[in-house]
Amino acid sequence: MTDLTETLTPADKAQSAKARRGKPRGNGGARARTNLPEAKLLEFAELLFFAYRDFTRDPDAILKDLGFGRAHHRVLHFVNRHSGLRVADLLDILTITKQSLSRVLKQLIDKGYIVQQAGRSDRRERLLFPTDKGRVLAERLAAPQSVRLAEALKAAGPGAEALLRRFLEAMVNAEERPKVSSIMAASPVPLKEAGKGGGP
Amino acid sequence: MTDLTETLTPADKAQSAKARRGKPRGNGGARARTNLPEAKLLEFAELLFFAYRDFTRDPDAILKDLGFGRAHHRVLHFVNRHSGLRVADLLDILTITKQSLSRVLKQLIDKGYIVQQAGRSDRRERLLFPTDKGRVLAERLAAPQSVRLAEALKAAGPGAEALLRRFLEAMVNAEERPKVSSIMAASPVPLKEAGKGGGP
DNA sequence: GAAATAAGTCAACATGGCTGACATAACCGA
DNA sequence: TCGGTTATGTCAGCCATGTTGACTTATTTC
Repeated sequence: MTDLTETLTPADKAQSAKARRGKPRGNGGARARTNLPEAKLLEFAELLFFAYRDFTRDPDAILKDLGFGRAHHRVLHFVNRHSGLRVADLLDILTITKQSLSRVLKQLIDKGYIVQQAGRSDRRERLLFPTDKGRVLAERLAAPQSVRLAEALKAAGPGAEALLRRFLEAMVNAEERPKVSSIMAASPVPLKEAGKGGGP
Repeated sequence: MTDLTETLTPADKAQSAKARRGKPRGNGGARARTNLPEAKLLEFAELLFFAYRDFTRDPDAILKDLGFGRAHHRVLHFVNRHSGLRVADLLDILTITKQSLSRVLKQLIDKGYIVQQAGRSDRRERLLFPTDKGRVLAERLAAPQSVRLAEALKAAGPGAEALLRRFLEAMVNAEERPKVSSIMAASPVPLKEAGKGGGP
């Protein structure tokens, strides 16, 4: 290891040694007009990080054994839950490029987890459906997450469902909310109408 | 584009065309002993995905201009909020390898956002502190997330804070909870005692 | 029939994970 | 004091998954 003292200029040392105690340091004027102090909000940010970190752990472990990654999970999840959606819908949901999607989607198709079908009304569209094999995997990946969610909702106490739903919906970008609502509301049937008409 | 019909075997077609309607298809015995149906739990999983997707958007955009990524944000956030933590603490929090951390940490140090300091009691340790520049950036990245959280908590309604805290804490792996608690409880001072003594 | 749209593809590149092997400095117990 | 353990750093290479840009094909739409 290199001599540590060489990496620290006196100025740096002084800077880091001092000042890191006092200073409630204002929130840059960016705090919403609520009474929640910045520190408390940052705690929620941290908790959200930890929660999401562990939320993805169980499925990640399963996926690893199959040579898949989290990207495959996301695709398979949405195809399974909203079967018949179009490639464009998926791109919109995941907010990635089609080149990025195509890699994982192709693998899922090649290995028999997803099939495509030309749209009836518009035959340029490729509607995506899970195979039985795909459904089985999707459910296997979802199972530990469902358990975790169920237990956390229970731990949160009465009213957790409705409140959490409002919270999570409000966390989504305002412009995206109608889209998200229409996705979530969609029965397991092509999202086409919702996807096309739902936009601003 | 290749002829789509070639990619669909008759068996696949039949498989995907049928069966995707009925079948409430049991949850593989994995549902927790609650009354929440699987479908509702999966909606929360989706909402969590959308919420987290957008939660990271604003800082990601800022980071991009600086040539940094989300990994840098995570490191800077925890160093800023828990200044004086050790490299080992950071590895534990982020659940990544030290080789992976070292890349982003080195960049943050080189560009003057973070400084290191040898531990007083144990001089092998490298305690991490934000510089003033680092604090400024950390706050700039945190600001939009704080706004988002504050608004979402408000939208969730009364009692949101306590309930959400319980929910998020329960989402964390049980074995990790003491560690997370001690991290969150720690004042902006080395986590050493908490990190060492907090384990099982 | 021409333009627009949905999807796919090729190529190259960046980020941030990973493994394995090894080096250095400091601590600690016998 | 010496030898083992620990904390950190580093080299080298691999992999997953994101990006941009350019181009093709099939189909719809005007």
